[in-house]
Amino acid sequence: MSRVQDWIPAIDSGLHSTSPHKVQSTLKIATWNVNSLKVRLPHLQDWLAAQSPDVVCLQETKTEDAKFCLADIEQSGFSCCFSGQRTYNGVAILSRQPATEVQIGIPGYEDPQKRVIAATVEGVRIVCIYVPNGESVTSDKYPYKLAWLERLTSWLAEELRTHPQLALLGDFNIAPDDRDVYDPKAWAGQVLCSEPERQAFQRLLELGLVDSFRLFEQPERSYTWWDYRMNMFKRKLGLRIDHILLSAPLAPTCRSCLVDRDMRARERPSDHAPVVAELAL
DNA sequence: ATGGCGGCTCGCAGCCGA
Repeated sequence: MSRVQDWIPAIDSGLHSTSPHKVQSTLKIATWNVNSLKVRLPHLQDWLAAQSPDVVCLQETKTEDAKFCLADIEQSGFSCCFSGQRTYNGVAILSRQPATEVQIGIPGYEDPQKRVIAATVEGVRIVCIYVPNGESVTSDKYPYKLAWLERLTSWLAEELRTHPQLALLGDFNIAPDDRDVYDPKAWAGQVLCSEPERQAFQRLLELGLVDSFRLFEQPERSYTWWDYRMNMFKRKLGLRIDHILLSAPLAPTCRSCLVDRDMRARERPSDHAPVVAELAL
């Protein structure tokens, strides 16, 4: 066998690089509302091993910081920063490489509900959010949701100036478009789909953020949440409310964005599925 | 019109999520 014939296929297949230029690196980022980290830890561990992401944003950990299962996460090969409380809310960022510049909450916004954590990983500003649900458009929680989204948007405008490479991941509790809803007529004007909420989502896009999921052709009826009741998952009736938004400099690096429905099909699942995007930095 | 499932709490029923 000649050396030349061995050599050429190796270059063509891209398996080896002798280029003096910097090799492109892939950053696989994800978001997942786990609906209790304690209950979903086995699912998470399996998923981390199977998917091998670089950064994972978690919501609804429902765990106070003193009881956070840090050792288990580290055993899976991740470092971690988190901000939680018992029973409700709670967010975390898992990363292969250690995170720096960790920010808990929206600066200057006193909120006992733990819904925001941000950190820098491999030069990318990662912002993990759990947007208030709102309950219904007539609930007191609805104006809280809209005010919260305004505060988030103002803060992100600043954050983008200091961190142009920014990814906003999380449970937005907003279905941005009728495509993102299994029954748009029934949901019209309802919480998660109401016009003020969709306008709030639009204002995030107006910061220059891009909905990475819609950069690609996607199957019809792509959702990220399905109600536990009435066999909604099996009937493929859900909403797309978990999102990965990318800043203008980051969006062109996005190679894929997918919903991983497998986790929702497992025994004792979270009602949300993970969303995963790959960036070629 | 209501609840339907699942997780939580010093639980044995009620709150909350979406």
